Amino acid sequence: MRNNAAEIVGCDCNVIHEEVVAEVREKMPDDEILMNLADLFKVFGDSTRVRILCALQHSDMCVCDIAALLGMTKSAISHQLRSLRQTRLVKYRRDGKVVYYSLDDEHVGNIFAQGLLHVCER
Amino acid sequence: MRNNAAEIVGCDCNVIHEEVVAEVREKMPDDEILMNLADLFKVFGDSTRVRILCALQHSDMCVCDIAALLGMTKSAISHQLRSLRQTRLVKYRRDGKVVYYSLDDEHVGNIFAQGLLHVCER
DNA sequence: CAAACAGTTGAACATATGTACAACTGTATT
DNA sequence: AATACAGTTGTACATATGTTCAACTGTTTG
Repeated sequence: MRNNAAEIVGCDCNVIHEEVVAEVREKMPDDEILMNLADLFKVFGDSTRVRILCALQHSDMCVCDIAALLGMTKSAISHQLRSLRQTRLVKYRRDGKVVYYSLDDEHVGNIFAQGLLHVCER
Repeated sequence: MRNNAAEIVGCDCNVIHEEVVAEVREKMPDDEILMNLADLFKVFGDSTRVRILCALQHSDMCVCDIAALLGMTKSAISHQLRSLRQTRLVKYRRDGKVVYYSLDDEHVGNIFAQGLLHVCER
């Protein structure tokens, strides 16, 4: 009765506090939501993308301008903008040859703000 | 005068809107801060760590319990807890053989909340 | 229409990252 | 002291990820 490790796939130990585990399991959001959440934060987890998002908070910019600002190639920036587009964090508008990018989410600033609270403490 | 690409290291294009770039450059936080910010979000950018943080929001838990909850080995969990410790997102307390982990940052919930607002829309 | 240029895309490459495995530490129990 | 078990850590390996390079699209301009 003590050893119920075998009942839990992939776990190599006994459950010490069965009630806690059961209780927390109930309260956990669906795995799909948590996956989406992780995927969102993954996009924020790269300094190039963070700098792009940060720049776009101050002004809409075209790819060349972002590349110049960050000292990187258009290609590298374009690849990263693709991630940001796919996560719906930025939107774009074409004007002749130039494509202007801008933020597409009012939460970006808030997510940054919360992160900064952690980073700038201590 | 038009082609100032050479002046900007690593950039393979002309700057189309010099004023915008200069203005945004002024407003950008230090690179070190943006690096730290990206490193913080990198920690949130993995579903295992997200699930651990989410679980700890509901209750302090020991390593075995977390492993059982997530259906993973103690080793895998321990490795991830190391990241969370290093980023000061969790703290731990030893009680005999058992090590209890808990959240070490009041912002974790807020960061999650902002992320969920984005994920759950649309 | 041809040249120029903003931007995108796919392939290749180097690096980063998550998990499994095995060996280990530390504490409690007998 | 020996055993048991919670937890940690280093290594190895497979996979994911970011940037470069080259080729491409689309639009403007001469």
